[in-house]
Amino acid sequence: MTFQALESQSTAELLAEQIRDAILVGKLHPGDRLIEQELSESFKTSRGPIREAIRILATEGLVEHRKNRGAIVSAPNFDDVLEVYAMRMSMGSIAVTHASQLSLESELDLGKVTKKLEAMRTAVGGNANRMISLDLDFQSALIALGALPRITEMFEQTAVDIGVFVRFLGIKYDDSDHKALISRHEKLLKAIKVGNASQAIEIWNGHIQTSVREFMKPFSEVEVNELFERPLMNNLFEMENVR
Amino acid sequence: MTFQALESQSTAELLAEQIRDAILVGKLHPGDRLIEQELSESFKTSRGPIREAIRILATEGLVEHRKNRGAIVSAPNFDDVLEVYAMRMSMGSIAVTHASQLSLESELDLGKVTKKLEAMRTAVGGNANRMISLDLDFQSALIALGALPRITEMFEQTAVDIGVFVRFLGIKYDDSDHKALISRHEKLLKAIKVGNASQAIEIWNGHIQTSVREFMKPFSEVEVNELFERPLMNNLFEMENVR
DNA sequence: TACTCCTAAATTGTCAACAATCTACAATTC
DNA sequence: GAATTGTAGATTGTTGACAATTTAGGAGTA
Repeated sequence: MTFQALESQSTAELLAEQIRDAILVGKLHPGDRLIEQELSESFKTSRGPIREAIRILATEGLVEHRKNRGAIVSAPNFDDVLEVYAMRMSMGSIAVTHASQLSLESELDLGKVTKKLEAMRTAVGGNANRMISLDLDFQSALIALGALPRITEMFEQTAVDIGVFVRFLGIKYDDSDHKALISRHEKLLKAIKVGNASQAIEIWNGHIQTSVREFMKPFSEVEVNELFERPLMNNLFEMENVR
Repeated sequence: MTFQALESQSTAELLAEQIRDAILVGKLHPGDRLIEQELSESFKTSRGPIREAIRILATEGLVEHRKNRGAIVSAPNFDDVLEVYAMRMSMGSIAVTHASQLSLESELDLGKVTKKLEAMRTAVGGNANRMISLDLDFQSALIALGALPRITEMFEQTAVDIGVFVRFLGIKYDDSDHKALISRHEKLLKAIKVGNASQAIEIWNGHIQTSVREFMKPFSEVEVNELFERPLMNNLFEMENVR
């Protein structure tokens, strides 16, 4: 019998998690200052671990750190959204391709992915934000199948970004079709399993495009038209013809 | 008249730079331990800034940090090389496309890029490793034209990775054709300036492929064949047909 | 009023001491 | 001898105090 080594998190990571949640839940707003002394008092720890936690959040882009002037919660904008989706589309293509090719040689570890998908199934009809979060979890697990550490890491990273967008840009994904979403995911997983890379890419890109469309729903026609003016937006939707 | 605020680096950043150089220059080898006490003594500072520096290097992937057990210099492998080049090809395509499209609307800030290219011209015929370094500088500046902060950041990141590969995987780029390299860069810049995105992408992808071929030169035929077995390698060279 | 200079308060940066944890190796057991 | 346990030393994690820097606001000046 072997046990999983249960790598407890460091204090700094724990703190970073709490502060991250505070930002994503809206307790902390863009522009708010993170004052080490204050935080160390409310978390009942010294400033050292707090400093480290702030550095972690800074590398995640969640806060901005200015030398001798402390950190503030940073504010996302639309360009960030488009950049993040462009990256996810493109990096995701690489990852699902690689996963497809790996699947032909060896059995992939699909356990985590199917578990995430199952979680999505049971959440159909429930809270919309929860579904976004589960969807991001699924995508991270899926991309991890590609066994490309940097790209996998980038997905964790941009998932946090999307959390920020959802929070601060009023994204809802409210009336999206959860069942269609899940059946797309099922198809994608199957394509990877049988090693059909080009189909996997097609479904993946389609998923990103649907996500972008969903994210635009809460905005007025004027705002959406403005968004479509941006070069990156064209690229996101032209790419469906690629490969 | 306004001046650029010259954000002096923090002690930790300065230390990170020194340690990073020590790794890239070969004073520190993969597997070597970074002991806070030792480092703080040789740099004549306290352990606080050293700790921060190590965290910085850890997020760069240059060292691996294990809780309560300190950091060790991490070792790169061939899969890392292929992943990094795949990312640079793909993200670079997005960036040069975006730069091309921007160039149609506004004047791009080409100053930095042309300066880097000039530096490469004067270095023709000189030290090969210096040319690699200048080339990476040029590429970073070029990608920065895309004005996509996350992708730009990723390029800085992977440039460090390539430095590690050069150091520890014996890459030389010795007999590469520096003049051809530069003329390719000139064509790429011009394509961006006139807004010819598809040509820019083509040249960019070709450049990455040439880089990968160069990087394989020092290796035996057996090793190269083995490399070509890997899925990612196929993707890197299939991609030239994309778009 | 608009501008500069100055000072105090707030805040981050640095440090050295102490606590917690891990590692290596000797002692012990079977 | 091999496996286990125990212990000392090395190393990281945490803390509170002090130093350096920035910020905000008031006094003085034109």
